[in-house]
Amino acid sequence: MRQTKSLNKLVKVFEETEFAISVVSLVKRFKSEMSKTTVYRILERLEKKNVIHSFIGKDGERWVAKLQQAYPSHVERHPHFQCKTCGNMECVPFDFNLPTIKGYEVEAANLVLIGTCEQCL
Amino acid sequence: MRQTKSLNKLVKVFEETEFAISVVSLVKRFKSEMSKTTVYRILERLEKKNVIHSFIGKDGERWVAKLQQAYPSHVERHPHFQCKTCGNMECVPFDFNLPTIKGYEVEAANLVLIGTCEQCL
DNA sequence: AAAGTAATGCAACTCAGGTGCAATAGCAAA
DNA sequence: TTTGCTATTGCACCTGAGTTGCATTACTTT
Repeated sequence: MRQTKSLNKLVKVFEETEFAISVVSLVKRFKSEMSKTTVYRILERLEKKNVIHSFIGKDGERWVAKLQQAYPSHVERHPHFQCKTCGNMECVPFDFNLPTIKGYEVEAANLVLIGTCEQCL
Repeated sequence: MRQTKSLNKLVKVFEETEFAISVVSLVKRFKSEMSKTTVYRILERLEKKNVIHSFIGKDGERWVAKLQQAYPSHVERHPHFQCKTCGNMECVPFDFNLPTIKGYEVEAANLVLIGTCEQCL
């Protein structure tokens, strides 16, 4: 993966926050610095390299966030929590207590919780 | 809510299956019988009247399924399970074991599990 | 410094979903 | 049954996220 200016700008964003970020907001934020095509393609590369992971919000919007190796199950099935008040989307650093369904095999998950966060309560 | 032919056709679909159905597939299925605008608007009405509920799949697509009063928590936060092999999307009739996060208040959820179902294993 | 090729920008496209408006058809009252 | 009200529909058009092809640019390696 080549070390381009656009790549570094995006990587820096993920280094500076624990929150997930909506892809649309990234495109807007860097509108004057790179094309939306570039944003989408860089995110694709970063996800393939396991630098970030992505998931779908409650209205079908895509979100991205850095991968935190601290949590072993971070890759495939940890939930995300979005606060209705402040809009922040957090990775929930808990292993998910999936009801094991007899005979079913769960491989991945897209789990979004909506509510009010600690700060906003 | 007026008893129109289009409405009855869609209601019948939900009466005849326990599975969730993607909105796109409904639009395709009734292409020759009603306009997509009508499909979207009827689904909107049915959801408002609590005849069906909707949620977002792993790729951001909208799905709809009938509400089953049998399960008390059916409305807001039961999970859905999509089989990678047959493509069927099922409502998981279990109460969800959400990790209660101290200080956080969960109001709703969009929970999609992906894997292999009983039939396809 | 040169060359190979990964990455970018741009324009054009796809596809889900929504909107405004005129035409149609349930439904209720007469 | 007929009339009138208005909910519902169809159509054309729009919006916005995401993708693609291709020519150009700029990393990286030798």
